[in-house]
Amino acid sequence: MKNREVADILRKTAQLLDIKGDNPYRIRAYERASQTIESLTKDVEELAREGKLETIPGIGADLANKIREILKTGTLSTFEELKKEIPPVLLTFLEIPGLGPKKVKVIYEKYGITSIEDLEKACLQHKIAKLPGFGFKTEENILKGIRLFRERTGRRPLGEVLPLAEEVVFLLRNRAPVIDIAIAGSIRRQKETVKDIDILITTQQAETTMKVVAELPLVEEIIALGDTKTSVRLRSGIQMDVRVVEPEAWGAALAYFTGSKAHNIRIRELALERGLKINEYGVFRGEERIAGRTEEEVYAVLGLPFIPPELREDRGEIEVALQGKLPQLVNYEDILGDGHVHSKYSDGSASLEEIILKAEALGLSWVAICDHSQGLKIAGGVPVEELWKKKKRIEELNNRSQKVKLIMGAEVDILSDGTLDYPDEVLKEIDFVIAGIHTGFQQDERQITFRLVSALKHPLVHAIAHPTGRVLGEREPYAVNMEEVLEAAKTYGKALEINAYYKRLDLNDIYVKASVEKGIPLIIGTDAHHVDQMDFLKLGVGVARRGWCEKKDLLNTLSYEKVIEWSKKHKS
DNA sequence: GCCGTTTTCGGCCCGACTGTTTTCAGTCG
Repeated sequence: MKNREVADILRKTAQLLDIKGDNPYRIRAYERASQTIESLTKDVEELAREGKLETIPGIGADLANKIREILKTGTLSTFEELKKEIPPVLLTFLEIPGLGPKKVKVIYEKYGITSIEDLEKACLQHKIAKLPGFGFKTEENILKGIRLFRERTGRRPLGEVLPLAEEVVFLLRNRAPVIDIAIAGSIRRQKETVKDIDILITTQQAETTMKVVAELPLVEEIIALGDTKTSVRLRSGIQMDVRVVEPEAWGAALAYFTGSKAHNIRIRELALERGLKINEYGVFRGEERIAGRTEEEVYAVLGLPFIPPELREDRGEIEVALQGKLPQLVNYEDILGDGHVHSKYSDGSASLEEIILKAEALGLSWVAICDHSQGLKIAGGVPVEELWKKKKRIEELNNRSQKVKLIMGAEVDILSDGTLDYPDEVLKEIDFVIAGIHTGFQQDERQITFRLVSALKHPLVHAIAHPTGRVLGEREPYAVNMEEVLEAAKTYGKALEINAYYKRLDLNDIYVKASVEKGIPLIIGTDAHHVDQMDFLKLGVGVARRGWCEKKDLLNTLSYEKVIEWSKKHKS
């Protein structure tokens, strides 16, 4: 959790410098450092102890000192000084759509406004329109931005937005004269949460296409309407940007609009070093376009292999690609099983038969049925007698079913003292024991970590479910030292779950990457409580790919027989 | 503030759209 805190202070420092009007490149240095620290798979504190801070790209002597200061004192004197000059509440102004650092600065300096309420009042009194560079239109936009800011729920889970984006693509394919159309942006990168929907189109009739976009039934409001770019807000509140380019620029534009911004910046710097220029229309040597039709082409002229969208975060993928050592990411087609599904035996809605049918439809060959353990009454925890019935039923079905086998599993609660919710003689009879924390979220870091490590140490446990306990937009992760948890998983040869339920995605991409680096086995489980939720498997694969997972890193890519073999080996 | 098979100083990604402007700054992605 330390990395996040350091990154936070660096980011806020950058934003304050931005409002102050400092050197833009200095600001960028802070921003980049913040992003880099946030996506480190190692503890920044450990790197500091080892004296390796300066080896992190984008961190020189000065920033290394500042990071050491943050680690030592919990804050940064540069940051504290800035806060005296510029009230930190102005940082929230930056979150109002339409307001950037320059306008915020003017508003603060001319009127001393330091709260959203005062800003709203000033707009209503038409004081803002009088400021230089402002006007009535700006004033209206700020008021609208304040309304949006207030009702905004922040970033949304990918699993919520993806179906919307797919519907838009479907509608435009049918209603507009499009040649190519694709979802770009953070959705294409499979980021766990997204801020907006980016759609890229090639067409011979840009104007008509833009008109169709603006008139889609899902559209609530048109934010900007141009020849090649249209921004709208959908009824669900999310913003959607649609761009049109000519077919010759498809690859360049797709790369550009897929991002991430940090990845794009690095790619363009690389192009400059080679005397080339990249924009969304292609790769240029002088006036001549030398690539752009496909993404492969764009990367190739820079001497790079195709970099999968999920890796494009400037987390080392470019350096690795230059060395020709990109990971062979796991594909959805490699997935043979779902590691975590609930049935009617606990709080799931599906029978074992229905789960088999769904698995077959998904092309899976096994499913681990992991119902809650006895103590978790609220979630229909399975008492021991029921468990034996379930085991018998699974055996019967396995004898009958050829294509899909069920694995007798259980999601066993890790109790407050670190012991498990079934006795050992029961656990012995379960082929896949995935242990998880479902109560006592408020305990301190020492106790939560102790509980997880105890479970990993237990000889009858195979894996840890949703290891950090976070629920996107609802619940922060519990206080846990993940370094220790990862070390324990490695030591005892246990697996960690990538819980694919759309609001969990836990482990996240960064911890997945850390696990892969340590050689810890991972298992994707949808945590489905309804057969439809088994579709979330795709989201799990997205997280795995973002965490640099290869086929060998995931237990889901093993055949039923091999999983059972692994399970037996790890129960000793 | 970072960084260097052109550089230890002088560079640092690129363009669309809007609004307030008579030529461009600010915001956004």
